[in-house]
Amino acid sequence: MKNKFLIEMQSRGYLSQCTDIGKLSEICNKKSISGYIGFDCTASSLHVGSLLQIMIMKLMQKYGHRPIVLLGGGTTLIGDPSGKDNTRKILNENEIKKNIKSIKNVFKKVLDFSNKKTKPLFVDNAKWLTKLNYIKFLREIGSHFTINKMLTFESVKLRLDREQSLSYMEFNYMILQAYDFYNLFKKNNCILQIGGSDQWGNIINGVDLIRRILRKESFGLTSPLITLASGTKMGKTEKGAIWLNSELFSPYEYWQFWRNTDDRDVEKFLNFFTEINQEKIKKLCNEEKNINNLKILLANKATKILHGLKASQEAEKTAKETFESKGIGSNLPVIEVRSLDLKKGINLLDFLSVNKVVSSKSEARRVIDNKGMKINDVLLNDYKKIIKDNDFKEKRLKISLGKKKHYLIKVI
RNA sequence: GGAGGGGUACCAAAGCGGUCAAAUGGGGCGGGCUGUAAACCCGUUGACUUCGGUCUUCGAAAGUUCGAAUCUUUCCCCCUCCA
Repeated sequence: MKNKFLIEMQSRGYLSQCTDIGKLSEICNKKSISGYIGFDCTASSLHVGSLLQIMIMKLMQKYGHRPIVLLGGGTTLIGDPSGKDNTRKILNENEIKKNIKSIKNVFKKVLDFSNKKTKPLFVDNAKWLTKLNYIKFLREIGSHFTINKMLTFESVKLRLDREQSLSYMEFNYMILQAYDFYNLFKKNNCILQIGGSDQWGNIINGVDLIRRILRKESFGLTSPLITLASGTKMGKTEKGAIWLNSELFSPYEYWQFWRNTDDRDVEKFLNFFTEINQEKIKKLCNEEKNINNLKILLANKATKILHGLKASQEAEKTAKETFESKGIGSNLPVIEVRSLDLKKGINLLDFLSVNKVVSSKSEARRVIDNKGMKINDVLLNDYKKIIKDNDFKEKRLKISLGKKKHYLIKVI
């Protein structure tokens, strides 16, 4: 393997499996290629779990290749059974369309659109999948798949072994994904599909299909499943996913997410989620005595990639103000109150639940009982607290929930 | 189509007439320790509350009972074995 792109893929840890790395390397050396990654559109935003794939696209661009972003408007109608215990909720077309629109924003921010040659191409597989004719499809595509083989795929086996049902609809997912690849190969000269390691089976199907029908070679490549030091899946805390869209997860929260990385994951993440030169990463990790500085670096760089330099700097500044000097960070989430309401006095519990700081008043009471609520850094004991004018300092009031969540209340 | 097993809170899983807002574990949240880390320890984990209680929740509906997650009936869903 001599191709620079693939070498960096490997050394950054993006590479898990490839159908034929030698040959792919040869081709990449000779010319610029197009490769696609498919994204699921079940939510209005992707979360950090998909970030690695996006970083791979950036890397493709760096080496002059063109990424194709496939937003699975069609396949999301079916639902990928890979890695899922249960059939997921089926969305309707309108929801999916909205999701696609919203998800696109992330790519627009992260990827480079200035270079014509590597400018990403957006495609939505609903465009071709929804138009398929069933009988024709079965004859042309379905005939190339055997049930015998399909049953051996991990995603299917897993479901069956665990005695969980797998609907016929979901069972077809892999064929549709294979068809996507075939379609992109034919129409866009896309010779590579990249995905997470759970996509290996689906990707192989596409490669096989292209070989069978067109007698041409295509390539599949997977990235490893990111495992955290704690053993949990990345970005999948049950309660709060780490969303990439800023409406769902603010730049400051995003920065905090990286700042709170487990010590043991820092070096890995620097390689995965920043574009810092690898030699430099190694050097930094060896030389830096205070790992917290590396976490800050990680947070800065990762936030910059997604939200831009300015947002990243603001987040860092706010973090400094809030954590280091215990002041009031200017970039904290702001909740506004009307001075008229303030004169009457605002019931804190109502205020907290109305503004979604907590999910219910009971929860707010609980947090206060557990000594988790502070107003301007003063521990609050009384949950019957009424907020009044004199709680404010210079028209501002900081409410802290636990050590890490802070809100700024402003009078308007 | 036949026989059997099952659906309990965010998840897993106990409970099988009152003492059940429901054991236990995981997860979440808060506190302690610390470095905004990990590990560990403690607390907490349906909603509302004038902190006395009140209201809703054990697949759905109806019923038996003073009283049901627990018993009965019907319905829905899932699984296993046989055909």
